[in-house]
Amino acid sequence: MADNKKLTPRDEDFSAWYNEVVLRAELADYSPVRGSMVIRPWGYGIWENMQRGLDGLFKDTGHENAYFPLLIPMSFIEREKAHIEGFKPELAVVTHAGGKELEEPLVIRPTSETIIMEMYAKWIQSYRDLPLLINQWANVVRWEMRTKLFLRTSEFLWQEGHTVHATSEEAEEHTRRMLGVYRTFMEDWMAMPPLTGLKSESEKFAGAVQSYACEALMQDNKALQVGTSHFLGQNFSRQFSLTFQTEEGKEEYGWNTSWGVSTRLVGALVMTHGDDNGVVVPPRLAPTQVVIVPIWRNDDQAEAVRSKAAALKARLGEQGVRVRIDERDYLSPGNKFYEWERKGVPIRLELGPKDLENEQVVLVKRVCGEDEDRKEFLPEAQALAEIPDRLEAFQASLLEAATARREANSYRGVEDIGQLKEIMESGGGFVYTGWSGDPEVEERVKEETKATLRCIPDEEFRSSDAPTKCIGGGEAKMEVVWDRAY
RNA sequence: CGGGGCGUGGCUCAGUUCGGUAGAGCGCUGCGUUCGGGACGCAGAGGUCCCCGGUUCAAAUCCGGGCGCCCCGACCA
Repeated sequence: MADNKKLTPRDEDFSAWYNEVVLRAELADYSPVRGSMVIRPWGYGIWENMQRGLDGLFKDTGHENAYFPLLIPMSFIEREKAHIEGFKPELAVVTHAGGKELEEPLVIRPTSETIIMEMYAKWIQSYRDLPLLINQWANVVRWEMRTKLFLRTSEFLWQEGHTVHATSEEAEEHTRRMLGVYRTFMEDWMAMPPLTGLKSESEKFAGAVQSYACEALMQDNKALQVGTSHFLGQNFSRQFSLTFQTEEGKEEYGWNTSWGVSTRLVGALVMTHGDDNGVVVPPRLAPTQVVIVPIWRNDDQAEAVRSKAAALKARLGEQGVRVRIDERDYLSPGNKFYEWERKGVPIRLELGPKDLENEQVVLVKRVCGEDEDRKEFLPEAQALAEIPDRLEAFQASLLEAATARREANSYRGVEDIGQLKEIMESGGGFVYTGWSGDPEVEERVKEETKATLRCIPDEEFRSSDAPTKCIGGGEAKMEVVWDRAY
């Protein structure tokens, strides 16, 4: 569909830009039900590629996929106390079915710990059954008060991994391992470098002993939690009598982890790489990596250009490149250029009569460095040979740019709340400070600056000089990172 | 749930102050000419003016009530 208006520039209204770009790049659309959305083919194609990448990493770390039911007995959710406290306000509940009121209401899963533990308890008897490493791809429902496409909708798609281990140490190690898997995926596939670390007590998952998170810095300098990995201890095992017999013949509760990422990642991708012309999709996730736009003046040329385009597509396909030819004859080439740029296809090949004559193609990159030309005239053979490498380079440059942006908007050595507040009010970013560990300080900072404690960063992110002063006064016990968040 | 904005062809909106034949641009359909950065001509289709009630000879417009959406704040992958 032709769509010839410019997007609202990011620096004018980031939120408006985001909404427009999601709708007009045809990633998603609003559904008739408030707070839920339709994921359109271009957006779903990106999600499918994310699934492919993540699923491979899960399999590589020993997991299998399974599927657990959408409906969960209310009593299950209520069993773990902190868990129900955390989720009660956002539950959607089925009370009627088959024309009758149900004896026990059924919750539409907000997450599946409870139903999964119920089943695991049946399946696990011995330490020989452990570890149990299962993932599921599913939809979940959390009734949200305020929603935003991809970032927070009442229903969303995600994966949730649920594991059981024989020891606390092993489960903790697994929690950390999966956090690392997420980080790898985000960097290698999404070209999005997250900050990783431990959540504070107030920010952790309802029912967890410890939560770890990936926090990504969006272009408006707000933080977005893009993935979580939880060490659940024995909290759920106790409530669901998930026990196993140890090597020594003793009965013990299983040690659990759970971890998830969701279609929120698509929103994160948009806000990480998008520009005023639209979305920018990293090649590894792009449903179409190269779009060929044929150009002609008459039927003879059309025929020649078409067959050349098909040949190029076949040759690139052999090299594993995902190519699409835009053959629509009711749109001008210029119109197609704008559309595919808005959708974020990494490379465009323009192919017209002049190119056939010169055995060349016009290669246009979706984005490029300031010192390069976006548009290049390349001999056909060279283009064919180089495109896989060009895609790799494109992927790498996105990660590099995103990492540079994150670092440029990270502030270390901040010592007091006033300074933090100033940074928040002048645009925000990741702010590193010392913290005593006192929740009262965390609360005060939140009230005064609207920034929340994003995480206690992992070692590789910590400042070379560990802060000595707590942001709320007194001595620092650890370094933490603050930002306003989605 | 508070504050703000808005509901009129598919989209963006004008028209509402001061009641009187429902409009524009874009998009869409057909035909023709076009096609290297958002093409053009001609012809055409398309509307319970968010809903319900009231006032009136007459309501998109006035009055009452409701609903929905978007943006900003309290909760959240």
